[in-house]
Amino acid sequence: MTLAGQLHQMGTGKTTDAPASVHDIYERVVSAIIEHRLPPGTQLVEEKLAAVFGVGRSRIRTVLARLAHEKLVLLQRNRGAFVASPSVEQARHVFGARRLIEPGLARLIIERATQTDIGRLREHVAKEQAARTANDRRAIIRLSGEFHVLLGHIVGNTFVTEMLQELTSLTCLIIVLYDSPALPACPHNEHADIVNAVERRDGEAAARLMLKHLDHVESSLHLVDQDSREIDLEAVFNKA
Amino acid sequence: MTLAGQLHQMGTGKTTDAPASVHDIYERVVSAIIEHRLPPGTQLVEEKLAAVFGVGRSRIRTVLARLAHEKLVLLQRNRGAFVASPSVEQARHVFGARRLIEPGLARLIIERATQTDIGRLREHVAKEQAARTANDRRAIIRLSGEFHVLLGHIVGNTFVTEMLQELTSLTCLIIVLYDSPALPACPHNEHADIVNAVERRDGEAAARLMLKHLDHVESSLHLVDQDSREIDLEAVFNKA
DNA sequence: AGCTATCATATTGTAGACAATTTAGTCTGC
DNA sequence: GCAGACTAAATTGTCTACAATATGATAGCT
Repeated sequence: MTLAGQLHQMGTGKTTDAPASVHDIYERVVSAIIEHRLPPGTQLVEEKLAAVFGVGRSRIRTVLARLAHEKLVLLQRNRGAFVASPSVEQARHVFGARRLIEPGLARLIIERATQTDIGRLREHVAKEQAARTANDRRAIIRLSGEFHVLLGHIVGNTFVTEMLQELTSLTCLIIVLYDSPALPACPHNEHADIVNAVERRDGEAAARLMLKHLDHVESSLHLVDQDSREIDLEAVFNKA
Repeated sequence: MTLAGQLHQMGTGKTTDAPASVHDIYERVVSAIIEHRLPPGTQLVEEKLAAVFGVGRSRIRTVLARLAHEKLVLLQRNRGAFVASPSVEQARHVFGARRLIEPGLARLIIERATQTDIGRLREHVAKEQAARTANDRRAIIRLSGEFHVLLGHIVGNTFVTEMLQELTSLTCLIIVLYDSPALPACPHNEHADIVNAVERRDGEAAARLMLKHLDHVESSLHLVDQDSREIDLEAVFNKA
């Protein structure tokens, strides 16, 4: 498939010929990566992207730099930009970081969540359920991540929310790379359980359920070095 | 003082006329901000920085973009880059995020820290003590931050370490902005207490001490809207 | 064949030129 | 004196051309 095809979003049929803004380009590349229309490892050549979006290389460059800082792309000096392909180690680090943050977040949320917030959470969980019955794998993965970001929003801490944004995006990549083909990402709706605990204002339960949820997602993955990018050639061929 | 003066680092008397690399420029600007030779709110004009470092604007641009992503500088579209001047709200968010991460980190570290690691921690604490007796305020603030980053390194999780890097850098700015002039940042050596708990392999104590430490630092600040950048004019003059 | 050196190609890194934008200052008419 | 429009200066946003670099191909030598 062409790069243009991979990046094309339905419904954005802009008829104006104003060049795409940095923000738009960023959004479109991100969703292409998250929904893995651009699979891990894909090289993103600046000039080609520039042609696709009808802009110069400089705009593409700022987008790629930003993506690199969020670890969604890997920038190799003088070599180019590649869609990130998290190693097993990185994957474990992502879950490690999430375990550090999210149970505490769930505990915090009990104090902050208004009834409106809880309504929004329920709404989101319903969307997830719909995607699950429709068996729309892409939507399931995306919505699963967004649930956690939504929790961040409710707590209202910018930094935490941005960290979660980053960590959940990477989790999407990780799931794509390491999911054991058997079962989909979040088999039962553990998110609903968490929302229930929040509504009961049971902070400890929410934290516990969150931790269980993260452990569950991680353990449902097949986290062994296989086709992961950056195979450690040393380890493979050195007897030492 | 001139911009060149603010950015000049003693001891880096490079005699080669090779232009500064992006990395070097980044490092030098960061330390200038952290040690507040570039105080919060300072505008960083691309062309002037380019002249100081003897490079074109593009390199400066990538550095500024990176700093903006780490929230050490604020990038205002079509207006320019300014050294970050965290609002009270942002300051509270920083501490909120740290409270979420670091107690858990302290608990984790009990499992990972080797005797070598603990030695390194002690060494660091000693440096802090030295800076404190020498009354070297800049060094105290910098080393205080580095202690927490060091904990991240020991746990060995890249993401967590980078988050801490970002959060502690911002904390340096916050301390500069909001420190009540009375007492220095970390009055007693709470870091040493934490190291002791780690050595005793008492995870709960380490976590508890870390939380106490963070609360202590935050409460020693004078976190009320005063001269914080971005004064909310609406709130000031609108009766509503 | 196998190895090395050289060259060709593709791609990024950087600088500089120009356009777009913001800001502040100035002028004019009232 | 003051509101508004216009102008001028400073600064960023973007594009494009060129240099530097990495990678793969080719040719020649042993």
